[in-house]
Amino acid sequence: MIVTDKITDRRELILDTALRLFTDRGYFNTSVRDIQKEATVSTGSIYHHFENKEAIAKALLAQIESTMVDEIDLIMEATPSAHDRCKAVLKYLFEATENNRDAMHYMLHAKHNEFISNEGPICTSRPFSLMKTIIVEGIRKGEVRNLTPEIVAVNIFGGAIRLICLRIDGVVDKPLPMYLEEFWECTCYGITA
Amino acid sequence: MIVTDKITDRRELILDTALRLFTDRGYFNTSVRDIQKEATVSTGSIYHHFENKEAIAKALLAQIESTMVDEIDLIMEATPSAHDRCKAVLKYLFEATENNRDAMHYMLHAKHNEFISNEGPICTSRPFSLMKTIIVEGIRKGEVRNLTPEIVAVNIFGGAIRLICLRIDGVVDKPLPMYLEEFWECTCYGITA
DNA sequence: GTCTATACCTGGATAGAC
DNA sequence: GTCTATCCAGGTATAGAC
Repeated sequence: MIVTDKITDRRELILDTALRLFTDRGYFNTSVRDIQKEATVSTGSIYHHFENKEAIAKALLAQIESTMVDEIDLIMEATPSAHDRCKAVLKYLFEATENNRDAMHYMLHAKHNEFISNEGPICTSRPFSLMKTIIVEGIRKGEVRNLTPEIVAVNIFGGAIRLICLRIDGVVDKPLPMYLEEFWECTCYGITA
Repeated sequence: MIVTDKITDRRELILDTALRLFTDRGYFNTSVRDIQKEATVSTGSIYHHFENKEAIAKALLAQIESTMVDEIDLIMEATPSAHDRCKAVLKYLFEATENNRDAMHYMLHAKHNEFISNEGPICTSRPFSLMKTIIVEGIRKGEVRNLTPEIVAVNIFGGAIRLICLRIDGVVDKPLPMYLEEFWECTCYGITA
């Protein structure tokens, strides 16, 4: 997501620095001037490419959300069983946390509706509805226990998202993929000894 | 928390309205003027009771954190087994979400370190370390599976916190205590059919 | 302790040259 | 498309009367 091996145009550069600053200090603690200085671009240039500050935030969200959806779609095509799908999604999320920390931070650990108007909470976004779909199908096919899908989903992915947030906040110090097996074991078979 | 059957003094009134506005619109979308108008107090009065806007946020956090710690302490005194303790804590959290939604919102669903300086992420706060303690003791006594405590904790409480956030965001429409049994079942014995 | 008035500054956004 | 200079609103915070 936001591949920046070589920043081609100004637009990319602006998005890239904005993402860095938004995740680092938060949206409201980042002024347009900050972005301007950090990216060594002019104010005019920023406002040429984006209508306003909020539009930058919106563009970032759309970009990241889209790559997440693509990734999960790939997993769903390649994998039929609900269990394998869930585990593969977790694997992807954990790896992305290490490889694209800022993007994951922005996607999972920011309150977009506080700065993007008409934006619902993340859980209503497309990647999340895909995750719920996996669960619903899993229950229908008898692979997953027949409980309220939302509860099951929150048990699997909610816990994972919290773990990702802990990692982003620097509370967990080992790379998340190292915990994948253990986490998955715990989710599938519970915590009871 | 923040018992406001009858608002005695101005200080309480300010805190109470600030909490409402902070959770409703977010800290940065709430100006001191907003608090002043909404509480029908004067700016001078606010700055008499609090050093600055941040101090209001700090006071709120301390107050809510303190009542949560008291509540969990009570549970730990009354309940010996790790399982019962966890379930009781979940019950408390779910009920508090319904009865003190704003307080829970502020505690669990806000990024304090973006507006309170020198404040770590919530997970480093006292209520959360108590939760981890419950798990660690449970593992030691053989009641909980012998896995990394953080992973187990995030599986139980992380999922619960996400569920609380979903409820706060209006995505879950039934009161959380209704899901307690199901959630707990799912956590203890896993999601595998 | 509470009020009103106001100072001061930073933030978002625009204008217009190049 | 990019720059510099600038405008203006709204934010936090203070001063000083009552």
